Amino acid sequence: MNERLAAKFEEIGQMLELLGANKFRVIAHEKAARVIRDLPGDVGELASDRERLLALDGIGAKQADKIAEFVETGDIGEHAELRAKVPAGLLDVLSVPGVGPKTVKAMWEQLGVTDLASLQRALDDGSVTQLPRMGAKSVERIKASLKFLESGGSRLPIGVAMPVAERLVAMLREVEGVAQAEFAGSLRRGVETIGDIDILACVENDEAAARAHKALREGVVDVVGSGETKTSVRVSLERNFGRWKGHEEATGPTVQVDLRTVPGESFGAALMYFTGSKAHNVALRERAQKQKLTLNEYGLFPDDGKSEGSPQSRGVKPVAGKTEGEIYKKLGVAVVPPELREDRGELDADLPGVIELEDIKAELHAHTTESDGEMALAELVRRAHERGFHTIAVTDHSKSATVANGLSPERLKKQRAEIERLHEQLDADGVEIDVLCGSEVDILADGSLDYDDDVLAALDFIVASPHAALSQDTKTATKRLLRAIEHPLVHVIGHPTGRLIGRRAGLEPAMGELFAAAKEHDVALEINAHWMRLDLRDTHVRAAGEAGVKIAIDCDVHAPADFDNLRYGVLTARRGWLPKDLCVNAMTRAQLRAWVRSKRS
DNA sequence: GCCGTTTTCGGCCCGACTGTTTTCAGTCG
Repeated sequence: MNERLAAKFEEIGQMLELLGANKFRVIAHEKAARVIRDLPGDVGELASDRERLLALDGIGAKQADKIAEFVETGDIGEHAELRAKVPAGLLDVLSVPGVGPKTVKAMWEQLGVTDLASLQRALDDGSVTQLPRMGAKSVERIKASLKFLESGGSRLPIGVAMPVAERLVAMLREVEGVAQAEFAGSLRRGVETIGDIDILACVENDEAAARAHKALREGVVDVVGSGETKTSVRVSLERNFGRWKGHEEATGPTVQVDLRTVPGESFGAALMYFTGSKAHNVALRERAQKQKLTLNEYGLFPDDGKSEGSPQSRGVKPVAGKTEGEIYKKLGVAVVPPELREDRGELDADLPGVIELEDIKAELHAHTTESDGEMALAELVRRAHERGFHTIAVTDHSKSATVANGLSPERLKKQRAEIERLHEQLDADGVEIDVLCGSEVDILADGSLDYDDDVLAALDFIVASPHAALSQDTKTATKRLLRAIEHPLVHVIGHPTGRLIGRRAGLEPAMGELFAAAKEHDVALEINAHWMRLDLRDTHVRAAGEAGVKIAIDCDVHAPADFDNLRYGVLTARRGWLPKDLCVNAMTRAQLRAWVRSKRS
């Protein structure tokens, strides 16, 4: 519901813009869309309470009316009225990179462009050049953008982009005269998908900058543009895990990488600026303004009473800029970790100490060769121990998961015996790790579990997950998951919605009801750390945390490298403001044992 | 259309780049 309503608001804003409405009215709708999209719970649960709607930053009387109207009727009258005036395909045209509202409006009014197809025709027959300021280069740029969109110019999962960025950052740090290099943008904020990779390098002088830009240009698929302070290239994703060298033609998917070089005195300001989010930056700048300061990507500047050009061009000395920390400090707010910079109240909140990667001491969702994992039991346990974990839960699939070689109750018994033998061996070797004999039990379509209670009761640990029937309606899905949460033997609900990022929406249960039930029954909800899942998502985690629900961050380990996905789970947890004390994987061994056994008394 | 440590009216972040201009509009982040 949140997503659908947010899209409505976004479209209202875009249509208003194409009709030439006041730009601040447009911005107000964009902001409302973002606020609704970021809403922790379902907007439907909120809509009846007008006071709470109005309390949201950016929602006034008119927007509150529209929200209530949408929740009640499933549509917004204003949206329908605008839709009658603005062709639907124009919004697709607006999404073409490099084509903004002014251009779309002119194309529509003067050339009759109403969708991508008619845009393509206007480009091909040259009629677009009739428009003012539309020359040959602009036409080529738009054509290239259209091609990019056709080739699936969609956002990359964070797990695909991150290794590329880290490889390039490491390479840049080796360049002589480069004091620091960091990736910024949505990647640094830990967003689940990213559009391009922004890298910032702090250089000692112009020569060092030139070396850095040259280093990035060498051995990449395509150089989009290169100047003294900015270079844009496209990097092949397929050589992602191989050697970073060579000029051979790559035909596969690529990602755009932008490198900017900045001097040390403004590195912090630039890093902050390029990390965003844009909304966070705007909020910070408004705050600076109230304190008679100007914040830009060069630093934080005092007001000198002039307004000609930028402060740095007037020779004004910045009061901060070298580091992000000193800028936040001068503005009188707590240093905000990158993952929280979304203008979701982080500047006014008493920020909690959010969880960190090092806090995780247990993996509670792992598969072996008994079902669909790649590692035998002993190897799984050894690798968990090498990671410094005090506990590993062995949770192979249950019997209905036939494609994943789910275990029958008989095989489960055998596995239990094997784990007991392993425990004896570990004791003898002096290896301290708790190996929990568990299962990832299917939550069947009606909410019942895939093993009988006597089978479940014989296990130490139960992760219950939905795997099939992932298109159920909200009511059915809510009932299904509530039934699993209420089951007295269940510890964790694994990947609660079953979504796959960019591929499958998954279930859309009433999250507020799930959180209340999870809290009541002391069941943890999982953040599945695989970058294709990240389920729960960040906004869910925020609401769950506020409701006091326990959260598990699990890698759903199938292969050795899956342990490395933990970082994405932790990034998502941090985006959800998760404090360490709500995360079951961050418990001490004794705390975890106590919680695990509490379900078996 | 929203909002208030000057304000219930009059503001609403800041700068760079690009291509097209002959001083700047449009787009982006």
